[in-house]
Amino acid sequence: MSFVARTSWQNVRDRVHGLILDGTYRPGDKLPRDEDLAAELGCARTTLHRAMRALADTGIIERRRKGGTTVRTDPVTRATLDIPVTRLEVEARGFTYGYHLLERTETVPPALISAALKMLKPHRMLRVQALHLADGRTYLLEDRWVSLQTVPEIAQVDLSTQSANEWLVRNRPVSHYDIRISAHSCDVKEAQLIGAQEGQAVLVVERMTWTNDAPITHVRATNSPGFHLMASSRS
Amino acid sequence: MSFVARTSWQNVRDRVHGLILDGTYRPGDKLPRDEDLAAELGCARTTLHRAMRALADTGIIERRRKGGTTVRTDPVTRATLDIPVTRLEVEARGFTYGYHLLERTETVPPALISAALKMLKPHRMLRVQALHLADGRTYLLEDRWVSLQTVPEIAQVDLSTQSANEWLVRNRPVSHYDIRISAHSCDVKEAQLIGAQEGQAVLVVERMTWTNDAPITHVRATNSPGFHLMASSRS
DNA sequence: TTTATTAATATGTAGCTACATAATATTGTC
DNA sequence: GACAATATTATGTAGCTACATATTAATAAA
Repeated sequence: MSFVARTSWQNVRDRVHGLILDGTYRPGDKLPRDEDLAAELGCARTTLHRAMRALADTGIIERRRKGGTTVRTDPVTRATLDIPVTRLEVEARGFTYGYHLLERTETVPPALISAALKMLKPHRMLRVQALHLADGRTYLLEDRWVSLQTVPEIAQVDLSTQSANEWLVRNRPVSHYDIRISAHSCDVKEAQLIGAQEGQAVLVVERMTWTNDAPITHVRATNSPGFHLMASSRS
Repeated sequence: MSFVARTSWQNVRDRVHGLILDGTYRPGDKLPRDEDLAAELGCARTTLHRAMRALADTGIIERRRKGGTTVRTDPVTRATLDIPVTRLEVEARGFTYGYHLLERTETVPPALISAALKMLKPHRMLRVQALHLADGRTYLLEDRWVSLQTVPEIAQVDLSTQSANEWLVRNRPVSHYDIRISAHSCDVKEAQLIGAQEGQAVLVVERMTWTNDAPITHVRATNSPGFHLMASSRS
């Protein structure tokens, strides 16, 4: 914003953003058409287009063919959330990563799981419950369901030493996913596992992944108390 | 992914993504250089570049000048989180929106707030505590601090009928922001305000906004029980 | 006045050339 | 062999032309 970007299109983007920030163009206002604005700012329409698309992506402006470009009146706070692989996250914080398998079963999942994965008809899945450790202390409790129909090979994988996620990311790349973030009061068992008090609030992150509409996995990650997620505006 | 995109660059993006999904290129593998891959897929380098940049943005591949393009081995789950203005969110769910001011004071904020806003030296701020209602029932408890140095005019605004956010979005566009998501066990007072049991887990979303490094506001939104955030992979 | 058709227009995309930039490879020197 | 200088190379950007597409605006038909 205040600094001068190296490349031209970023420079143009910041200048247009600046015109919005300083009130030259206010929420609801219409911006000049690309060709005119480009001439005004001394760049090609291509370059301005690149800049405008970036601003549209971050939710600052809205562009419509023929309708032109307007400053959004309902600026959604569009943040980018990066959820890394747990092992890397733990190691990045300078801890030694550990993994401990709690239970492994094969059964038909409850309706809540099959519905979340948009499964047409429920089928047998592999359920894996495990702990992720940081310097020996519980970092995260994982409750995972893996589709034995989409990923039959997982049944033969040894999950006592490595997380199912580690195997999945290199063998079943996902095409798309959903994430659900909620708060949860942990019960006696969970409290004991993640080192919390009974009833203490913890952040729960659920993730559903698919490969071409075929369900891969549903993971429910119960974080230890005090854990929080950070997100920020895209540059 | 499985569907055919209308535009060429989206089509190319999906085809390259497909080569990763079907295992032609696996995590850690190097993709052909743009020129060759473009020739192989029958498009211009410009078009392939557009497609590759999209894949790089979503965290699927990694591109480095001279170094080439590689499939990421540590695929971060990069999700887009849209946090709308509360009033619009409530109305979108078909409820009647209501707003109720609880308290309004002017004071120097605690260190936690000024630190979160990266304030060099603490200065007086306007504190506003208010309730957002959906069909008369509490939807969200807001605890906001607004910088009287960056936004002195806010002192004259009537905040008994409209949310401070409504005024801010049209008068002080933000240049960047941070978001913090955590779980919280609500105390007696909070429980009573948002209609929860004491100690019940609720999702807390904190947001810090700036305009050119000058702090605008710090909001702590305590959601009612059961509230959750949804995010998903970028198309 | 209403409705269907047609024209006008702003943004979106495809491909081109040319050059910039950041890394990596190579070469030369000590 | 170690290190600095130089060449090479893959991606990144700027600008161009031409055309596509979605919508609005204008016009004609009912």
